[in-house]
Amino acid sequence: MRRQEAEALILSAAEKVFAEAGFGGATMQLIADVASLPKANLHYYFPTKENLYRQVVQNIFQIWLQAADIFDQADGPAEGIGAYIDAKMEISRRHPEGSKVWAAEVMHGAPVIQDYLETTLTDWTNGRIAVIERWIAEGRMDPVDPRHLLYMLWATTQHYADFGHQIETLNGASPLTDAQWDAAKANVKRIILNGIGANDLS
Amino acid sequence: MRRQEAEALILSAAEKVFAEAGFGGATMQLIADVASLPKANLHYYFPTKENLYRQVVQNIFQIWLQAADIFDQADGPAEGIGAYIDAKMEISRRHPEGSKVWAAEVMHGAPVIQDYLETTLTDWTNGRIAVIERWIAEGRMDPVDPRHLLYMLWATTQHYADFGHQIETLNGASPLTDAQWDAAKANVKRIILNGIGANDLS
DNA sequence: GGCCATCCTGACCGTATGGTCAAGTTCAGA
DNA sequence: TCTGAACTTGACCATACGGTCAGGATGGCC
Repeated sequence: MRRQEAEALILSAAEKVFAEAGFGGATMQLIADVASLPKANLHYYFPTKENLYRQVVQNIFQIWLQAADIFDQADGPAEGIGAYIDAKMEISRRHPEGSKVWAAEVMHGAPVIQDYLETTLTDWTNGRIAVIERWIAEGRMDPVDPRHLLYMLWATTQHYADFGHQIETLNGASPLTDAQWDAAKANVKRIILNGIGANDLS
Repeated sequence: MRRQEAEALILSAAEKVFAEAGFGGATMQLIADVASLPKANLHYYFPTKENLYRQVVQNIFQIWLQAADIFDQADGPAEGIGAYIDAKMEISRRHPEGSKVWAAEVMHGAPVIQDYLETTLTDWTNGRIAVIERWIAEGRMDPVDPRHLLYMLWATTQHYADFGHQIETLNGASPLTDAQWDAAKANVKRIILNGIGANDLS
């Protein structure tokens, strides 16, 4: 197997196991089983458990950041924030494991990616705040606190991944259907866009 | 030491350690150190680590449910949902560890409290949905999907506890001040209540 | 075929962890 | 003061875990 394939296979298995069991609860043996590889083989590609974990988290952060591009390409709050919500909801749907690993990492004080929070995430956040403040100054949305608006966007969209099990249970133990996902997206967009006075009409 | 005091002391230490390290990452030795008790003493009151964890999670669920009472005592959406947001934000502020333990438990598939999700939480949710549907029928708020509205309330309020570390980092590595907490509450209430057409005016 | 770098893996090791236990200590009540 | 139930704890044990390693397999290239 080529190095690239092997690493991708291991990273995928690791993401799943870390999401389900947490860093402490995950074992290299279990990750190896999920990847159908001997445990020693994992240590050939990733020297330590922590190193493997670090790469999983970094991969997630990249996906996370990509969704941000949409924000900038829009020329107004209804379009920009609406598209951002769509993108993040789609990530919650397609990469729930990654979202969970990220959530657990942050919940435990971000021991591994604290530097990302302080640099990349801080810069990204400040950039978006500037955009939102411009929209507010232009009278295209209500004067809400941009920072708390961003927190609300993150919280609401990631909730569908991080608390997916709870939502599924409350949905009669069935995963959300396509229609239900659409309804979720529509409701989130409707309430938030309406809540900040950024309807398509404005 | 009386049984009650000892158990409360251990539960408090356990909540802290489980929140910071997760179930797998927490060790009985560390919990014992935080509680300033010998490890063997923990096993006198709580036979196993899993048993101790279970009780921690159950305690959190109780606090969680208490905040729900406010919902019912209100006679309209602006008052009811507003008070519920206040109550849950206050819980995020006062019991962030508990919120984190709960989040981790659900994220990992609720291995310990699945039965609570299926019984108590399902009943509670259905009850609140009925209330919201009545408000909608009475024209006191927009016809949003009550289920997704509840998810949004949970997500937004609990985010301030679960992702408190991220928020603190983005706040210049400082905990939110009293004024900032008030601003957070006000923003959440404003956007959501406005978003569902439940202003005080209506 | 011969060579070499890369890849693979069963067997092994030191350590840390959850849990046990037997020998104490404390203290309320008779 | 005596008794016994509740509580405390240092020492100990079996297990499971992360990580190592030496020897072997593979495959591209001359």
